Amino acid sequence: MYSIGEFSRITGLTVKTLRFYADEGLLPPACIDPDTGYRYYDDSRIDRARIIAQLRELEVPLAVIAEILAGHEDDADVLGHLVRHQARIEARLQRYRDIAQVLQRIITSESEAKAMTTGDFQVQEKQLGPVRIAAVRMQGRYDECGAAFARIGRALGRFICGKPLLLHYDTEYKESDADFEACMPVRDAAVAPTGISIRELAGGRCVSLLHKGPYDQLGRSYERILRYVHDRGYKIETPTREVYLKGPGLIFRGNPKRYLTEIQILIGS
Amino acid sequence: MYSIGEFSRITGLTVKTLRFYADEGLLPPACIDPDTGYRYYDDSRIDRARIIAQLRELEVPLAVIAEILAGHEDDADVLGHLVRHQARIEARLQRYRDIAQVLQRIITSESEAKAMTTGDFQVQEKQLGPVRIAAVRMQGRYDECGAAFARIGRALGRFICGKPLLLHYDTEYKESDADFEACMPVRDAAVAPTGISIRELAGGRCVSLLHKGPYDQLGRSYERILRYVHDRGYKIETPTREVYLKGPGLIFRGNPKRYLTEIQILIGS
DNA sequence: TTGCTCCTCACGTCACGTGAGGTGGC
DNA sequence: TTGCTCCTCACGTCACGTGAGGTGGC
Repeated sequence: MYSIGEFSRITGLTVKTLRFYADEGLLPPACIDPDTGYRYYDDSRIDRARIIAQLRELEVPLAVIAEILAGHEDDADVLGHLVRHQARIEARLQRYRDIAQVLQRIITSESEAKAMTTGDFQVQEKQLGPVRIAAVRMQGRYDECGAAFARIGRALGRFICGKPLLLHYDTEYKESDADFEACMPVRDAAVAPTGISIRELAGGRCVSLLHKGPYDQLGRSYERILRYVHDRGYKIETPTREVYLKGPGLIFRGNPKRYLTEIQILIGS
Repeated sequence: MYSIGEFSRITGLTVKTLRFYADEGLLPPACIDPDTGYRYYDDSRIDRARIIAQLRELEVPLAVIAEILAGHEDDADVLGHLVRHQARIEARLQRYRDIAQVLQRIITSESEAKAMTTGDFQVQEKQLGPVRIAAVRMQGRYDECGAAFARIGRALGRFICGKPLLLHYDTEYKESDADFEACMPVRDAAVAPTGISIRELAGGRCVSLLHKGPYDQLGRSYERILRYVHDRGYKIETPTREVYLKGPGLIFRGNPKRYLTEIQILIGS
C-alpha cells in the first residue's frame, strides 16, 4: 500500500491530480482510512494510473477515458475512441495551421514594410523585373480601387504573392473619371476569373521614390520624382505605377503618417 | 447609436460576448442608459470591435488584445506581440502534431492486428522477403527480451517500420539460458548504436502459423506447425521466428487471449 | 517543538454560454 | 395581452493548481 505521496512519485501524477481523480471516481484509491481520510493505493492501481496518464498526454478528455476504462481492457476495443479522438486532434491541428499561416503572412508583410522604412527617401533609378499580375481596369475616382483590390483578393487570395499596385494610364491627375488599373502580383498557377485579367507586366528601367505618409500627400512626392525625370530629360512611359508597400494594414486601420507607397515611373532609353 | 442587438448584428459578436467585453472594459459602449442599464454603441466602436474579433480569431488572449489596444494603433507596433503570439501558436501546433503522430501509430498498428485476426488459423506456406533489422542477441530467459525491445525502441524509435520479432537459435525449448535475438524492422537510414547490430535478414520459403492467445500457450501452436513440417519432410532452418503482431499494446496491457503471434519456420528446398 | 505529510474547502483559470427571473416599450 | 429586446445574477465549462487552515505521527 502506498500513501498518495508515494503513489504520486510512482506514477508521475501530482498529489492534487490524484485527489481529483479519486473525487471523480476515475482512479479510486484501494482504501481510505475512515479516521484520517488518508488515501491508500496498491499495485493494482498503477496500471490504471499509467493508462490515464498516457491518454491524458494525448489530450483525451477525462469523460472519454472513463468510458474507455469502464468497458474495455484491450487496445482494439478502444480503436473507435481513438479514431474519434484523432478527428478532434486533426481539427485542432488544422485550426492552428490556419492561424499560423495568417500570422506568418501578417508578420512577413509588416517586417518587410518596416525594413523599407529604414531606406533613404531619395529618388533612385533601378531595374524592374517582369511580374505576373491579376488586374481590374477601371474608370472613376481613385478611392474606388479598394473594391477592386478586395475583389481580386477574394477571387485569387491563395495566389497573391506581392504588394498591391495601381497603374495610372492618365498623364495628368484627375479627381474623377481617372483611368487606372488595380493589380495584385500572382503566381503562375492563377487562372483568371471573369472580370479579372491575368497577364505579365513587362519590366524595364525605372525611376523610383518611396513616399511616406497619407495618400493625399502623394502630390509632393510626384513633384519631386517628376522634377528628377525632367532634369535628366528622361522620357516617361505610361502607365506609371504606385506600389502600396504599407497601407491600412491587415488588422489595424494603421496610422496614415506611416503609410508607405513606392512611385515607379518607367523610362525609355 | 446602436442597441447591443444591432451592434451584435453589425460586428458578428454575440450579445453575451459584447456584454462580457463591456464588463471587462475591453469594449465599453459609447454610453449606458442610467435608468435601464441599456448599452448603446456608436460607429467609432465598430473598428475596435472588428480588431478584437480578428485577433480573437487568431486566439490572441484578451489580456494581450487589451495591451495592444491600449498603446498602439499601427500594425508595425504590434509586430512584437504578434511574433510572441506566433511562438505560442507554433508550440501548440507542434504539440498537436506530436499527438497526431502517436495516435496514427497506435491506430495503424491496431488496425493491422485487427485485420490479421480475421484470417484462419491454419498452417500455411508462404514466401518471406528480406527485411532490414536492428537486433540484440541474448542468452537467458525469454521474458528478458522485453528490455531488449525497449532498448531498440528508445535508440531507433523513428526508424522502426514493422512489428517486433524474436529469432530462436535453439532447436529445443529452454526455460533458461536460451539463445535468442530480439529484432525490430528498421528503415535503411537507421545507423547502429553500440550494442545493437543492424543487418539484413534474408527471406525465403517458410511455413507460418498464427497463434492467438497468451504466450505460455505457444507450445500448442509449435506442436501443430512442427507436425506439419515433419509430415511433409521439410528441413528446418534455424533460427525460427516469432513475430509479435499484437501483444500487450501501446497503451493497455491488453487481454492475453487476444495476443497474436506468428510463428515462421524457414524451410530448405 | 519542528518538519513533514496528509486532509478539506474555497477559489481561480479562460472566454464566454446557459439559463432564470424581471423590465420596458410597441 | 403578447412578443421582442434588454437587463442582472448565478452557475457551468475543463482539468486541474493555489492557497488557507488544520491534523497526525515521528
